[in-house]
Amino acid sequence: MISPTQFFKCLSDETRLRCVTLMQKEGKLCVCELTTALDLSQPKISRHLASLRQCGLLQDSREGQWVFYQINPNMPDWTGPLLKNALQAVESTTVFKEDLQRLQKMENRPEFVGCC
Amino acid sequence: MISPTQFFKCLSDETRLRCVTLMQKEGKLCVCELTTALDLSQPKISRHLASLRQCGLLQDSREGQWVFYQINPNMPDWTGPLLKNALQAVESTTVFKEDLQRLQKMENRPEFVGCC
DNA sequence: CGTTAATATATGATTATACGAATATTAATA
DNA sequence: TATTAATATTCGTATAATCATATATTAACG
Repeated sequence: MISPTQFFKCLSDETRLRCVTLMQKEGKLCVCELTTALDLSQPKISRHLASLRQCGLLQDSREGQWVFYQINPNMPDWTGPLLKNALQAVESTTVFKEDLQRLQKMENRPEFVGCC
Repeated sequence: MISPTQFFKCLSDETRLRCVTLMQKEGKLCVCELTTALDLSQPKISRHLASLRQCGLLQDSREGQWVFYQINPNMPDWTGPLLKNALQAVESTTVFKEDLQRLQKMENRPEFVGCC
């Protein structure tokens, strides 16, 4: 189970915080969406997502060629309010607004269709 | 002004998180109280307090031979809920309960008397 | 003054993080 | 099967964080 210290370490890197915040707001996102939204290299995004998954903060689910990430719904209770407040703290920043814009402008976004 | 990333970095180290949580709960504390409560070396505590002060998270006030630290009351609004939730997340842990016990058992605790 | 208690800082070693670049893996599709 | 798109990982390196130890500073007090 993730510790408070470890939880804050997850959010202490700008790339990771932007990814988590985007997923908090938008739900499931795949690596290429995050790469586009944050305008960063694919290996960089992928490495941070892997570390967040190892901490248990994220879940991944492969959907054909895409791998979707989302906030792990089975996190301990105390993380819920913290994530909500983190989102509120971040979403008003310029950087995050730009992330969101790039994501919304992105063409050919893969859709998560689940098991149908 | 402190950024969300920087704020989380402050809380991402166990020593710092324990200090901040104790001050959140107990108000002003001096270095020797924190050293006793956390059972760690004085230079280690002092260095972490200095870094928290540099980030703006803490304020210090010298009172004779003692230096008291407290959560900076002039932090940006978005930090309030996060600090409150952090406290709630930490105070149930074994480590923090022990910190609190050592603090309460401490003899000859200096009292902050302010300007009188 | 000289001493002592409280706190801060410097130093050097160690460890951890983050990165770009290159490469590997996986799955879809021609 | 060959190729391509999406994602993951490895490697070497650079930077930052943390630590223990030693020492400096500051204030109180005899």
